[in-house]
Amino acid sequence: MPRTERGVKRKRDTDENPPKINSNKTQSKTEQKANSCYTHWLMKSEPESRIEKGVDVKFGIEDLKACENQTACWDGVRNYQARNFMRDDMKLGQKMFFYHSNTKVPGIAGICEIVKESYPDHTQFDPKDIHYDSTAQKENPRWFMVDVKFERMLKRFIPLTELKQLYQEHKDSGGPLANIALFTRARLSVQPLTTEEWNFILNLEDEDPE
DNA sequence: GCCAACGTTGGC
DNA sequence: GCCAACGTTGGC
Repeated sequence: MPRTERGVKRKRDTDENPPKINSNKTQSKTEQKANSCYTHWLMKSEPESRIEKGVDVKFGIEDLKACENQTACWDGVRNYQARNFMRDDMKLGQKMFFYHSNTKVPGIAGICEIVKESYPDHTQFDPKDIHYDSTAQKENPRWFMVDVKFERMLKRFIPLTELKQLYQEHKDSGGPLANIALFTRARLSVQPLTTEEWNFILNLEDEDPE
C-alpha cells in the first residue's frame, strides 16, 4: 500500500506491448543493465500523512510492520520504468531498502524482502482507488506489483543528506555510490542497486554519523 | 509551499 | 517523430 506514486490521470497508453516498453533510449539502457546486474532495490514510500483525493497516502515502514505477517503488496506504482523493474527484474528473496520520502528527514529506514514476484496491481481496476486507471484492461493488465515483507530496521536511519554527500565525493573519486540511482534517477520510486552499492550503504549503519 | 527536474501527452 | 505544454515527484 505505498502511496508514493501519486495519482495519474492517464488518457492514452504509451506501452501496450510488453516487454518492448519504453522506446526512450536511456530507459532501455537502464533496463538492460538491470537484467544483468541489479539484485537489490530501493523503494520509496511516504511515512507522513498527506491527503490526496481525500485519501491518506501515508505508508511508512512502521505501517508495513503493522500489517499481517509484516507483509504488504506494493501497489499504486504508475511509472513505467518502476513497473518494469517490479514486473521483470524483482525476484523472490531479493532485498530492498525501505526509503522514506516527502518527509522532514528523508532517508533509508529499513530492509525488506521480496516475498512474491510480480502480479497485476488490483488498484488499477478499482474506480474508487486513487490509482484507478480507466484504460487498464483486465485481460491485459498494465500495472504490476510485488509483495514485500519487513525484515528489520537499520541500526540507524541513514538520511538522504549523508548519502548525497557520499554520492558527491564518489563522483570525483569513483567510489561505490558514483552512479547511484537515488541521485542519477532521482524521481524513480522503485530503483535498482548494484550489490556494491547495497553493501556500501549497509556498512554505513555500523558507522557513527558525522 | 515553492519549484527544479523530468516523464507524459498530444498537436502538428 | 518533434517538442511545447502540462503534470508529478520530492527535496528543500
